[in-house]
Amino acid sequence: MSPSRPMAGTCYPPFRSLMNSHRTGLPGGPRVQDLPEATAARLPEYLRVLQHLADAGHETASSEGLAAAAGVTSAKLRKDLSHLGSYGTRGVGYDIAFLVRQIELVLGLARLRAVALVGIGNLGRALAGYDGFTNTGLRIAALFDADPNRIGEMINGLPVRSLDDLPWVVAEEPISLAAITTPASAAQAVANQLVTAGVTSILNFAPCVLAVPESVDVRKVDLAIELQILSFQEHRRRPEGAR
Amino acid sequence: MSPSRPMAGTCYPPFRSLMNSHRTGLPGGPRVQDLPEATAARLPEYLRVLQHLADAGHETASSEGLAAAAGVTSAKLRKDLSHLGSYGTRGVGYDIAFLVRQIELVLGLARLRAVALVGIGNLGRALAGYDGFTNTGLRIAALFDADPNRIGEMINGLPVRSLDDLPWVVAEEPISLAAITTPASAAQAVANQLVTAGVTSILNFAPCVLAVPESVDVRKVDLAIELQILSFQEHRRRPEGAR
DNA sequence: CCATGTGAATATATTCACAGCC
DNA sequence: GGCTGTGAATATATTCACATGG
Repeated sequence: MSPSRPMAGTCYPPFRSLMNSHRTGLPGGPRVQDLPEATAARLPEYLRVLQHLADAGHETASSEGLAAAAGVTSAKLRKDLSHLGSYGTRGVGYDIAFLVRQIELVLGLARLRAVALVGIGNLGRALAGYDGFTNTGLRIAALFDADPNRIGEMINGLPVRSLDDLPWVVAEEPISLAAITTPASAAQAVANQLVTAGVTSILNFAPCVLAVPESVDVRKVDLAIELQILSFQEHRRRPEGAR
Repeated sequence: MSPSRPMAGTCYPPFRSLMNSHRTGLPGGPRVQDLPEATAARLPEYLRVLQHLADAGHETASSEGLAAAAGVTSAKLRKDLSHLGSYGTRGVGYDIAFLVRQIELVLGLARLRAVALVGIGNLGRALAGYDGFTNTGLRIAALFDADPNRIGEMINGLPVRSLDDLPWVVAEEPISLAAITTPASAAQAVANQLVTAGVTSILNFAPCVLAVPESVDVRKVDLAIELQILSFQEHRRRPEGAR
């Protein structure tokens, strides 16, 4: 929640500096560089679960309990967390507040990150007003649209801006992440503008493949494809299922 | 597009019956049961690319070309398609129309599948009016919401219905897939109602883990988590990136 | 020739099972 | 006694490189 330094939570002083430095040498934090992809993708869910537990007043949790709440097996959760360092206590479990801080650090969310949103249709509005961003370390910082009729409209206290404003807004905030929620036909042009403005990570909701420079990271979420994958799994389980 | 039987396209007679039956015995289609998960997850993207090419008048495509358009390597694409059967022609490429049909069959989309949508906020509206559903084999068939003020509202030609109507609508269409776009606080209750009504596959957009019976398949899409994963990748590439 | 299809090699991920430590 | 941390075993996925066949 409050963005501040690692600051060695509660009663875990810097003995990590020695325990964990066998691979890093850096006393500052966990090994972000060689964290398995699959593990990294699960950390946000763990983070959410941990924050819920913290809000509910819990101070510690077992791998069994966390795993159940996050919908994974306890072995998987333990291995995932072990990649961050040995932060649990055998016979007891994990210190919730401390783990939250560590995961935030690894995900790069220790300081609030500004996100731009391009394409203020229904999906853009959904993201702009999304209730699930609390405590995520993310903040929707600017809204953009190409349609002159939408420019100036206020959504959740933020004005919809022209794409012409993109360069200076991105530089000013500064913004490194953006989500594209335009129709597919506009997505590539928007991506080009984002890249030019200096955005280095893009979440693409438009149903198309984007071409970007090597240095830019694109992640895709395609609502229709998710349903099609679900359809496949349904079809596999119940081959007659089509009717 | 038109739903019909495998029917041995163009010039590919049933020699698949022998070539491919070493594991199946069924001459009807490709091996849906033991298709790798990762491959299945990519088929929808291939399908979209193939349909675009077909619309553009192409009849055949190489693995190289398809792969570039789908954003994967050609080796991966070839291995993926090989799991469906040997449908390419060496020295030439793949028959687009035939491949489209095969992928639709495998994904269970040969006949249009009806989808229910629960929670008609911004995200629900975005899905209801989504332009990316054309040619996906999916059809948003019913909208539900708990808010009495929304019930009766027409969206894209469909009325928003009370959740009380869920059982009979699900039975009548019939509907096996549903997407939950409610706030997290309502999601589990909605999931329970869906399961009771007979829905067997759920796409959950609410930021929470759902508990459902073994027989029900849940797939999760979490907008905040996707951005957090992106944040991690950004943080890994540019450790100073937080500012 | 040319592009598919595929075994073999490698890389990544998950699961198991238990040693180690509180 | 109980729960973490982790090597070893397994499973899954990707990449390589080339034999195969139109």
